[in-house]
Amino acid sequence: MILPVDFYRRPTLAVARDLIGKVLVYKAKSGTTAGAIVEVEAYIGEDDPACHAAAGPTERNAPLYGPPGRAYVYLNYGLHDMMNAVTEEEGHPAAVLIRALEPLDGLPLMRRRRSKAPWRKGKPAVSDHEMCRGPGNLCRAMGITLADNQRTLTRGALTIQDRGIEAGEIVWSQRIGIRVGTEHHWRATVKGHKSVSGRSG
DNA sequence: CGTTCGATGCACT
DNA sequence: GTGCATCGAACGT
Repeated sequence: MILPVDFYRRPTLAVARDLIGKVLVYKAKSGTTAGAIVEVEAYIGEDDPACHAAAGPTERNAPLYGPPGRAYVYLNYGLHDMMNAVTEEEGHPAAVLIRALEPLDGLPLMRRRRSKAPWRKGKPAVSDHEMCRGPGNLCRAMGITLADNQRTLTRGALTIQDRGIEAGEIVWSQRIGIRVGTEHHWRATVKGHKSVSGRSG
């Protein structure tokens, strides 16, 4: 079952928690890939210094101010695409960053895409649990790019679905990889999962 | 085990 | 011109 727009039109922390165990599905021309979400981070409002809306509306962060249930994809460090699911009411900038998946469908296609990264030339094949570990890696494995920015997640090629997967034990901790706003414990992970990013898993 | 650092593109000031 | 919501290798314990 594809998650409806009302799933996203709720407080962002509730959406973040409930996205754990849901399945991100991308139906590309080259094939379908899917993975269960095991790590997310919430970015909430202009008062959150780590949120892209912290300095007010701009051209780049416009999707954050738009309707819930859409993708906000942006390029970071000039190398990595990052995918968020927009939450809350229109006009309230907030989103959930998808940080890691447990790969379920289309692993050969994921592996092919990961191997195409220039810095992986001549490197061994990517293992299953490293495939979608980290926000940049999962976008590359799934084929998610800037072209998918603002795409509706409730229908079409890119959706998030409920397949009745048990979420596992959820742990809240500090968001990682940011220089401000680290005081908030807005990162939700599946405890002990091998695909969770960061040190020591 | 830990820390440091280069690659790389673009929005923002 | 500056600074990233990263990745992975290199090098030091």
